[in-house]
Amino acid sequence: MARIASLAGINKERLYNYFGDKRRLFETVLIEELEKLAISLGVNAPGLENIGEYTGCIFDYHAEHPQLVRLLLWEGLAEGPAVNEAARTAHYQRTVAMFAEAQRDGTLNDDLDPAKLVFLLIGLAAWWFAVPQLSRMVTGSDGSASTERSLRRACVVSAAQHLASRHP
Amino acid sequence: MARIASLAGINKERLYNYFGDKRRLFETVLIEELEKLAISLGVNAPGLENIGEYTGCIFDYHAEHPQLVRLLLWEGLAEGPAVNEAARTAHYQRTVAMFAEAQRDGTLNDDLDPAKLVFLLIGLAAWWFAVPQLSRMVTGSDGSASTERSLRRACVVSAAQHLASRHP
DNA sequence: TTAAATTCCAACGCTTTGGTTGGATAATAC
DNA sequence: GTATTATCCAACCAAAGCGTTGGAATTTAA
Repeated sequence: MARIASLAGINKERLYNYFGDKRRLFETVLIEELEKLAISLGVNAPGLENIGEYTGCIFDYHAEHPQLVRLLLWEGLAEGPAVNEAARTAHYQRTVAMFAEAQRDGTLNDDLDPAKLVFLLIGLAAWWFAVPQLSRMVTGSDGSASTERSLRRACVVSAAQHLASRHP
Repeated sequence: MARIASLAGINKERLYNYFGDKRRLFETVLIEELEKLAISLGVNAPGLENIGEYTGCIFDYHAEHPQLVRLLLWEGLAEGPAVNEAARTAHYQRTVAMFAEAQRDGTLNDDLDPAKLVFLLIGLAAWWFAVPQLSRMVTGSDGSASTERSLRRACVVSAAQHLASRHP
């Protein structure tokens, strides 16, 4: 908390006045970051008929905001309950419903259960940032170079298409 | 450290005698767990001509030993250098070479760069255990029921085939 | 049986961390 | 002007964590 306050250019007492305690600060930030991701997708992502680029947009968001994945991993490693679980579950269920609809009308292939497809696509986009040390060991590059980053993005786009595009 | 010693049924001082300090304990355990995964794959996993089942075996290992993913995530979240990076890099490079060979001889499709394919398949198998809270919110199940677990496995197997199987 | 290890236990020192408090200082409102 | 509010600063507290130490007890070796 002292370090956060210092980086924020305020002092510790302010943090506690604004957010109450560490847990609530974490919750506030995580919820806000998740909302920003959703907004960014609403603005930038195409429809599900272009599932590759849709997933590429998730990748882009994580590339520019690597904090979010760190927050999610931390939440998963911690013992306690998840932050705001009911609302987040509802949000994901709406996404799953969208995917199910797209499978029904033939926009996406229906090889995979829609919920599991959503989960896998999120993973596809986020995995690079979840284990950067592993990505470095496997690919031999740390992913900061812009060429490597766009290669990784292309690979995510292509993989998403393999998983979900119609293949008649 | 006190909790670890207690769970191990010994006392703290033993831990320090055996492993030196916390960092070296972490390194020792991570290296050992990675070796166990490699051994398990050597015993159980089929060749790359059955890439789905190969990835399914990675999934199985993680399902039975969820500690390993937690160690990897922790390593990634921490600031310091990765554990034993040179040896691990060499190991992954050998795996990548195997995949490249399988792409060359037509066992696997060559749509994706082999290193990136290896990385994605690892993610495919590990992602379910990396963010259990997310998997719960998206799928509505916590994955402990054996039916849900085998559905997830089947989904990983199928996805791996989509990504890497030959599709003439 | 005696000597040398190994292990256990409890306490200790030191640092980090989450969180609070008391009062000085600045900004804002009336 | 004064009164109120917000901010800063520094110190403080209590708990937890890493690592050590000084024996006591137990096992092993000679």
